[in-house]
Amino acid sequence: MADNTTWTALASADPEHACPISPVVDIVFSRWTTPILWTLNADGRQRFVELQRRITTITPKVLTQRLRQLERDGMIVRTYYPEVPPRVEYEISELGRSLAPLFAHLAEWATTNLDKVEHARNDYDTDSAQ
Amino acid sequence: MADNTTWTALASADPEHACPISPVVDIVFSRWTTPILWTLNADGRQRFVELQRRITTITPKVLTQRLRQLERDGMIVRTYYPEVPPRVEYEISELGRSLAPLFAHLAEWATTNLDKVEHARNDYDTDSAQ
DNA sequence: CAGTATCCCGGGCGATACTG
DNA sequence: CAGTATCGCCCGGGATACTG
Repeated sequence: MADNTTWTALASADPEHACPISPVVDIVFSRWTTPILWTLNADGRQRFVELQRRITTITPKVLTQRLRQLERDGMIVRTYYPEVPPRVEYEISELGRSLAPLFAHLAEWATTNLDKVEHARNDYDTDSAQ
Repeated sequence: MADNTTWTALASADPEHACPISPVVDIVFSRWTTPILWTLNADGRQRFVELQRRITTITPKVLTQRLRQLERDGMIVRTYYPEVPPRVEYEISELGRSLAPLFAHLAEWATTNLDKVEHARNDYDTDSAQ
């Protein structure tokens, strides 16, 4: 971490993954993380229930788990207000916001290539079916 | 897909995910796919065993599963040579190669921010420990 | 070589119920 | 409101052994 070796060198130094982006993938693209980060970035600071309402299919337990993980990784900031009833607000951190261009890049790739994937799937399925 | 509504509009149109990049994530960042795509892109066309040797911890069963999935999604091309012994070669497709800038972007984010994540984790762990 | 065929297991995730 | 607490299941993934 202290040396400036190239990424290819690091990749070969980690034969287990053979892929320098694997660590990032684990952090950013584990389950439910992209919806959470996306909403917090797009819709701003929100409370627990608001997140639940936007990401409709997530259960409170799993939402808590993912929020804790994202907080630990420094991607989001949790603020607790000791009121009655208690209030908690989540907002994206600067580090989390630094992913925005990457997400935009991803969204752009999706617009131009998602239908190609769909097409490839249809081809594959019809070909192997006959 | 035919309209040009903004991404935020599309996001709200899919409340289940509330995240327009979720489909891409499922395709590109499911388990083992980034090492496979990375190697095929960086080291070129390869045979089954070569992939196995580079991605040391993957089992043949799972490697087959992921290769089939990537082939179906049009990300890689499988070529079978009916020789004795049989030979199969995998190479990245044009669609798969279109991810290269994205992966580079990801690698760049990693170089500048991975240590911040590490730092945040240390802070979180020490703070919640005391 | 390039895969299948089984068996099996852990844990991530979901569903439900409950608390300060 | 903002979560915990429990239970249980499914299935993706690993280990191992075998085939054309």
